[in-house]
Amino acid sequence: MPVGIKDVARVAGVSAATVSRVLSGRAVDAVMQKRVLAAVTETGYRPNLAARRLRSRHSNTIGLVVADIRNPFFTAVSRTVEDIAYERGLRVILCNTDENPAKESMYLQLMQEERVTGVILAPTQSGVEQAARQRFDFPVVLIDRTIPGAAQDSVVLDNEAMAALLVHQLHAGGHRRIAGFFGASSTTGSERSAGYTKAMADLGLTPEPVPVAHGEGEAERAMTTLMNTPGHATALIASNGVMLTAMLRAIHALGLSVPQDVALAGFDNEPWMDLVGGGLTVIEQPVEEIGRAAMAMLSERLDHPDGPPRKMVLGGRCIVRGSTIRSAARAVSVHSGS
Amino acid sequence: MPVGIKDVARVAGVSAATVSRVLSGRAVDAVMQKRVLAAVTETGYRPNLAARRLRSRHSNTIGLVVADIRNPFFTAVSRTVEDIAYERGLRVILCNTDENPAKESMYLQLMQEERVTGVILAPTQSGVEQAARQRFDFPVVLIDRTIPGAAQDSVVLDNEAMAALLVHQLHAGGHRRIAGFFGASSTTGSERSAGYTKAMADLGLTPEPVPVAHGEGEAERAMTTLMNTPGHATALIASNGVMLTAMLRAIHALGLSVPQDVALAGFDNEPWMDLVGGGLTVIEQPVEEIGRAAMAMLSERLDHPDGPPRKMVLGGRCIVRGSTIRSAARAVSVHSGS
DNA sequence: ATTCTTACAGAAAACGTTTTCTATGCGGAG
DNA sequence: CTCCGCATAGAAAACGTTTTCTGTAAGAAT
Repeated sequence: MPVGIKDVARVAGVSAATVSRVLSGRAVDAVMQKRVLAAVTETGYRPNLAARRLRSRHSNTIGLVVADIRNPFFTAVSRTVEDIAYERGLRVILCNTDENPAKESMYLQLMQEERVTGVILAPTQSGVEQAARQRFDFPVVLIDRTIPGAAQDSVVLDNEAMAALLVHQLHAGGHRRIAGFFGASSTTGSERSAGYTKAMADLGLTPEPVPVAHGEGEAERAMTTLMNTPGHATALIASNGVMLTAMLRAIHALGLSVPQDVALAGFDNEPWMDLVGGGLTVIEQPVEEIGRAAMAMLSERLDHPDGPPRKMVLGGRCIVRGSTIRSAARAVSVHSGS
Repeated sequence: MPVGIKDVARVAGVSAATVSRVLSGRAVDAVMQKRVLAAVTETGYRPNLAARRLRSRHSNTIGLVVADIRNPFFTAVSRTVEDIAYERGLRVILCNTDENPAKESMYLQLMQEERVTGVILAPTQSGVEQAARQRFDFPVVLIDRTIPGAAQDSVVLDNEAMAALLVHQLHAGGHRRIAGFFGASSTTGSERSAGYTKAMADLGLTPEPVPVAHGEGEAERAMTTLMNTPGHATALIASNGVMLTAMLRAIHALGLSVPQDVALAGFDNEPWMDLVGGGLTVIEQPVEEIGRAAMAMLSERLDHPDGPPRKMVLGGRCIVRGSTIRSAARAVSVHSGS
């Protein structure tokens, strides 16, 4: 015995339209409002959102499509997005693409079917080309990844600059052979790789970029290969937090340690990263700010659908810790310091 | 110019009903099916899910209500649930309660309005009483937390036994003064506390349970208080992964280290936990299995709404690492040092 | 005082599907 | 050969809201 708006109307002695008006907070006579509200609590009425969406033609739902919610960067951004969304009475549909373009386009079709209000999307490497040119029925804000000339709004990190910062940090720590591991399945990886390469060149050093495919164990494999090469790099840069963790694990698995045997730095900060290897030097992304900005851009785009696409580039914070200090210096400081 | 089922019907030269039948895979003449499918691709038709849900009276949507998606345990379970759900053509609505009963009941009302197919819920301490007795319009499966005699299905860890395992592990490592930090806002915390207390008593030791409120910095605060108490415990147990991380951070902040100054063990395994403090001894929860079981129970409950509530208790894996080993030599050196 | 405007409530249409109902044609049984 | 049943497709109803349309009453302006 589901209770509908007509039941409420009957109990309150008004028309269904009036109940609807009260519930959506439009101007209604005060005494009727009282009666309707009373009838709502009396009947325990809960609106049927499917019906509401069908008739009103807006879903009050946004889509959030990311590579993998288990990546702490996406976890954090998602949480911020969800908080803001629910505050505004919006539902969130979360989807994981696993860097799979087929999944990505499937989910974007789903968004279409849900008639979502808007979508926040972290596109895959191959999906971004398509997405950036495509005209969707809903506004799309790209996060973390975009390409120049994209038709969509975007909010991204200043990847080149941040990668360069890490290079300079390692250089200041006394390192000259610095290898960089970069994800091959996102524009973010490419951009960070480019920033790294340029910074190395500027310092007169030889870049050693290593592209790493997405997938379990890929980073470990690449690491092991590199460390087994005689005369390998003395310092490493990781393209993101997941890769950084994987690389650190590989280093330990090889019986080596940071920073004594090899220096290590990367992107994304996590709560444990100051507890290991003398503390990992990382670029901390403004995750909350990214989520907030994405939601803000989505709102603005809903208000002004026809403005030119906007790109917001945010800076990160470089947290310098012990993992980038050259082993010799580090060993001395340990002996004398603590 | 939105294209509806009627447009498809017109293009295909059939009725809307026939299009609907083709799309839902019911028996239709082969030639008509061809024509409809062609018309669908030609028009680029995408069904309107709101309309479909309204008429068909099922939403193909499940709710997933957890404390905080940033807790890696919930992250992992969520991911599994979402994968299975999307495989079955179900949408997932994710909600974070922050251990706040008000938020929890608000979200459960939302589920009602969405007319969800079912809900997977990790209830708060105060919410579980209400939830366990309440009769929802949809099946509910409790995960991670429940109470005896709950009216809902549930899948939980064998918390008492696992907590006892940690106690025995520390005892075997030579520890006699073992304190336990347990979350005060979930039944899981209470159960693990109970298991800890019983195991301690069985060993003839004095339990020192410390209840910790949910919230930023609570665990650190409790840790600092404890470690500043003269003659404090030599070993610590953490109620969950988030707390374990926080406690480890507090230990480092105090300039102490694991296991030299204090032993540490806890619940939930994370990829970095073998890299710090000689490796943290933890109970690894079968996160994937939990998600899978929750979805399975939900399905079964949909098929048999009136069976008695079922409780599935899963075991965890105790991963013994260096953090629980007592080192007499180090203990002495610490004693003299501080 | 009469008409025009405004404000607000109820009636009815509309949203885009699925489902029920009705009709038609065909095959098999009597 | 006729009738009954069955399968299948179209017509129409239904899902539960919001929105548009219509009517009425009260206040303002002439």
